[in-house]
Formats: sequence, C-alpha cells, structure tokens
Amino acid sequence: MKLVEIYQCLCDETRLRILNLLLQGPLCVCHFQEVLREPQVKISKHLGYLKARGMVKGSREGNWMIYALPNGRARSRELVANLACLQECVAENALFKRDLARLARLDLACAPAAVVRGTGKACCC
Amino acid sequence: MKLVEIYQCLCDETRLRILNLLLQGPLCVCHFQEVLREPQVKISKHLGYLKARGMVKGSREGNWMIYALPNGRARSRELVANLACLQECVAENALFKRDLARLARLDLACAPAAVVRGTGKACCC
DNA sequence: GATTCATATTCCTTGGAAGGAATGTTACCG
DNA sequence: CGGTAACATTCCTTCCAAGGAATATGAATC
Repeated sequence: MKLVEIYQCLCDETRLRILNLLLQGPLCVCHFQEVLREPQVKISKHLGYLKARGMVKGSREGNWMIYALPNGRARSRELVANLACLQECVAENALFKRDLARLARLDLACAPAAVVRGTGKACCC
Repeated sequence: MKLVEIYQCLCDETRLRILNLLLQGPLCVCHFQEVLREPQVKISKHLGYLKARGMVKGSREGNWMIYALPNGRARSRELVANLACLQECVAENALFKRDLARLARLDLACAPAAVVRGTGKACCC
C-alpha cells in the first residue's frame, strides 16, 4: 500500500467514520449501518473500496461479514502512523465522538443479547 | 479546514511531493518545476488546488510567486499532526528523498547567485 | 427446496479531479 | 511602450469516484 493510497482511503468522510469505528475493534456491516445511519449500499461500497486497497480485511461469520483493520504485524509504518494520527485528529470532533458514543451504546445492548444467544459474540445481535 | 479536506489535499502524489518540499521552507514555482520535473501547468494547478483549500499560501515577490505552508499559529491541530505524520512517512521514501536532494543542490547553486545579484534571496535565481 | 436475512454487485447518472494545449495576466526590463 | 519571463486560467477530454435503484449472492432456517 503506497502512501498516496492510504490518503485516498482517508479522503472521504464516510470512510473516515468507518475507520474511526474500526479503531475500536472489528465490526459487522449491520452495526456500521446502525451507527452511521447510512444506506446499506453506501456502507458496503466504501467497505469494498477499503478492502480492495488493503486498508481493511473482511471475514464471513455465518450470515455476517466482519470487517477489521489489518492486524498489528501486517500494518506498514505509514499505516500505523496515519491511523494514530487519525485517532488523534478525531478525538475532539463532534461527529466522530457521536459515532463512538452510538457504538458504545450498541455494544451495551448487544453483548447481553449475544450471551443470551449463547454465542459469546458481540456481533451480531 | 475540515479533516477530510486535509486528506483530499494529500491524496495526490504530486501534491505530496509539493508539500514535502514545503516542509523544508517556502519555495517559488520555478523551483518546484526544477525539482519535480513536471510541466508548469501541472505544478501551478496543484498549487492552486492547495491554495484554494488553505493548505498553502502564496505571495508575489516581484516576478515570482512564493508558496509556503501556513505559519505556525495558523495551523490547526489536525494540520500540524498530519504534516508531522507526512514528514515521518516520507522520511525513508526514495522518491521524496530524491526530491529533497535535488532541492538541496538547488539551494547550493542558488544562494551564491542571489548574493551576486545583491538580493540576499535564495529565490529566484 | 423455498424463504429470508445480510451483504455484495451491477447499472446508471452525476460530479469532480487530472492533465495538456493554448491563451491570459502581471511584473520587470530595456 | 514593446518585449519577455513567470505564473495563472480557460477550454477541452478522460477518468474515477460517489450515490442510488435494482438485482444478485450466500448462508441460515423452516
């Protein structure tokens, strides 16, 4: 992944919001939809864009697709630096903070449901 | 300048090369041309793009246009963080290092000429 | 096996960015 | 004041990205 490709991934607001959520951990598409409140096709296409460039990886978990950032060892210096920078930059931004708050509420509602279902998974409820 | 606008400025290789040079200090258009070896119109348009978004400022110096990053106080947290990140990211990149080397050679050739002309300016010779 | 849920893909339109050729503008210089 | 040097802008074409509607795929469930 070239440096300019990293920036291309970062130059759309929806993608920034997606990555902001992924900095908290893996997430399935339906949760992106709930938190971002954007149409399914929009979310899905941006995830496809990021995946095609190696910025995220996706794995199927039964009926759901879980997306995550590449794991630590697979992250280039440039990617690590830019993800850290992104996290610092969004820290005081209202939109991104609201997204994180919604994500936290979702996790709270989600985890018990997962326990009930006996999956132990926070996703997908 | 919104965060996403910063990334939009960064998502083109020519603009990255321009900003890499500007991290060393102000520069005139003709020097961008010499270092980057790209056509005048290309340089000029990318500088216009950056200027329109507040990423650089331009000032006329006689016959020349000098471009520079906004000065310290005018830089937002996001901009400071991303410029630092950019500088770190390009530090080991061959293309960007070559540009800096060319810039250094240009300054060496340029400064004496400026002295001879009695301007004391490194730009434009 | 038909249905349903979650997600992806296709097809379309629209807009914006990139690049080059040509031309315009501004300042300096004789 | 005509010319020239340094940049900017316009006009054009090409390409890619974004978004939505509709449709397809793949897994689970009955």
